[in-house]
Amino acid sequence: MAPATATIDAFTAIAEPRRRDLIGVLAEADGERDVTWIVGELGWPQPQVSKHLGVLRRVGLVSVERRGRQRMYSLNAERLRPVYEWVKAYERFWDDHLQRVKRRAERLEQSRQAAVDRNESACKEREDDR
Amino acid sequence: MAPATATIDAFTAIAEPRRRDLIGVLAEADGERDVTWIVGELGWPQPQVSKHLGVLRRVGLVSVERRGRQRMYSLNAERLRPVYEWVKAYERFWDDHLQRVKRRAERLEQSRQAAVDRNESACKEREDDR
DNA sequence: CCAATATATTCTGATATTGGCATATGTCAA
DNA sequence: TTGACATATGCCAATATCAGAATATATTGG
Repeated sequence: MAPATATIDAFTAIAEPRRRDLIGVLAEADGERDVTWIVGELGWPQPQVSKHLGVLRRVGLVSVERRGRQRMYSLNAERLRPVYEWVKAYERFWDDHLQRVKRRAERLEQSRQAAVDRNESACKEREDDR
Repeated sequence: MAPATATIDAFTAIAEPRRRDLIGVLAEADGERDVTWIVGELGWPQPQVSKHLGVLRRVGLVSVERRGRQRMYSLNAERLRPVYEWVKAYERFWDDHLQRVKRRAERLEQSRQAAVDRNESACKEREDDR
């Protein structure tokens, strides 16, 4: 069978390095830019730029507006949010601050558990007393 | 021509939803797990699991250790960091807090510029005095 | 050594993706 | 209207990807 995705979501859209470049220049531009400007900025063949812009448009990462014979593209970076949220869930694996927090939480949990254990053995002793 | 990527980096590895699932169960497990356990957890055919694990291993997102006739896989989530860093650069596009910070910075910059302008006109007046 | 278990690899068919080139479409300006 | 400009689209060839089924490889226990 074939790849089931068909470039439908942001994850597949940003998998392509050139599309990340494209997003990058649009973010720097911080506004609308026409295709010719992007072509000049990146130095790629115009059809390639149009095609990658098409993919980004299909997943909602950019929007277009006709202006005369030009098409003004602008970034919809909010569409990157699902990617951000997904990967953020793994932040704790490298973020030192979070690791310290986690370790402290674990220590707390340990002492809590120890307290519970002490309590349990106390109960057990009382049980034994009966 | 062909796709230039060839599943070399984390971006392409996580583009596939099933591989994100795989990463998810390994993260929950928080340690080493053998293939059979993963197969049971996800309910996919074993070869498919092995193949996706192979991709993740090639990009360094998981590591393997042989243990008897089993292979223990564990997550190397730090390899997600480049993805995190890349997408984090766009956080300001949806994070309300950051947007407020940005707007405040812009206001400050405006008043600073206004002050400079006032100073410049003052200098100009002095110049005119001569 | 043999059988069972655990996992990887190979092969195949269907589909997707990308870049390059040529060309179509749409819009303005003289 | 005609021509120049801006952009999209269509087609092609090469390659990549994925799932599925079959099979190979390695390890352990008897």
